[in-house]
Amino acid sequence: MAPAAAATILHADLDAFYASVEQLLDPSLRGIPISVGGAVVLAASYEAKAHGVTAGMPGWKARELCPALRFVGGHFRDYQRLGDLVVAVFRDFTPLVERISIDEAFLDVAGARRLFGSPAVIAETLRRRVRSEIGLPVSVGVARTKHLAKIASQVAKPDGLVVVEPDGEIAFLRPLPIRLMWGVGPVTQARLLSRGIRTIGELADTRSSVLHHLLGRAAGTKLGSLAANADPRRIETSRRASSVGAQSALGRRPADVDLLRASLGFLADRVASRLRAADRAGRTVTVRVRFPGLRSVTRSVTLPVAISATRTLTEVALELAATALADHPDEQEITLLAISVSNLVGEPALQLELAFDLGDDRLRPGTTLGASRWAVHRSVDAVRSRFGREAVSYARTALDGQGRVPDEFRELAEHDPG
DNA sequence: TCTGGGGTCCTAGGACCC
DNA sequence: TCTGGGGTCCTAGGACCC
Repeated sequence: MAPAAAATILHADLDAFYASVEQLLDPSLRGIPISVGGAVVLAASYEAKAHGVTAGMPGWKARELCPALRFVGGHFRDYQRLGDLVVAVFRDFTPLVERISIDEAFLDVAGARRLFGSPAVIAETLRRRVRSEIGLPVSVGVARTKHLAKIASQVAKPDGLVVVEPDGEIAFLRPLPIRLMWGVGPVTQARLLSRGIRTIGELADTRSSVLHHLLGRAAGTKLGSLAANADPRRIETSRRASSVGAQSALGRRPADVDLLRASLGFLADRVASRLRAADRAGRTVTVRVRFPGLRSVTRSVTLPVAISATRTLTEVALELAATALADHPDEQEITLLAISVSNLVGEPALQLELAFDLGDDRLRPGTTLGASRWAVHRSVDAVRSRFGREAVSYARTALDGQGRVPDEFRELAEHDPG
């Protein structure tokens, strides 16, 4: 049934990216187990992975598994710089590059074959160039669809190339563990395992009614069709974010007003300035509060108009956080605060926000306080872009001993590939 | 001694409209 | 005059991705 298309989609994935960069920058780190990040492992070198250390693991657990583990500080600006250099190499082969994170991209090289050779040849050339010109190992999967290419690059790791020809797809997929599929995380994996489903082949053989019952309608349908090897997604060279957010882990702190004001002010400032920089604004504000034990709750509100002003966002966020805390009177401490703005509109209709203000606890149209606020924020943004973020800081947002995470890391995580 | 910061998508129930 | 179906939006929570 599937149209006889050629395998022209590449998925390129830099191996243990942050750790590889550290080993590139400091030769004394090569060949030894290292972790980037201390409290949480952001990336582990392959020498560390051999001991079972994985990204996302708490630092103390990683040390337990690998006592010789070296913890190294992150050179976040270098990650961004080198990641950009790698993508520039990709663009030498085709403009059809979809960057999905700092260290990962899809390419469609269908139109590049006459110039550069078969997709397999292109993949080898690309790997060689990234290695020789930048110094980093990259694994590549080549296949007819994005899903297959992504799985192929996982199989290729570390530092390898796997090509899946169209007539070999089923044989390639069937024996692989379900965990390699896009969308199968720990929970889904456990649910499927409980039914004895271990491989993609076994998943493909499972009746769709069983999958719906096990995973819900959409997830069941999606996984079923992926396992059956149907994936219509195309390369998207640009995509606009549909939400903008920021969060801060706090350790265990009493949930008092000062902490809320300082933290939410800081977060609202980050979110709102990013919105304004992108000429966007959003109607829905969501606040997440996390309590000890990783229990978290969210409260959200959809406003009649889209906002992008720091003060307005701060006040809405404070209201929402207060609601969340009021609903959980037994919780004395919080461990994280987050703000997210969604329901975004492009070119924000500024006049609307100008005619809009937050009263004591109720939204009320009719005042123009927003106008001066907006003007203030605009000039603050301008000063910062010229002199750097530290040049101006909102009185309320000067955090005491907080904001542990460097701004460079936050910016890296935004992964806005221009 | 339960961990970072940035996202996407889905579900389920309820409100509301036609 | 308590009965139908469909659609959209909103809210809270959860799984998953890098």
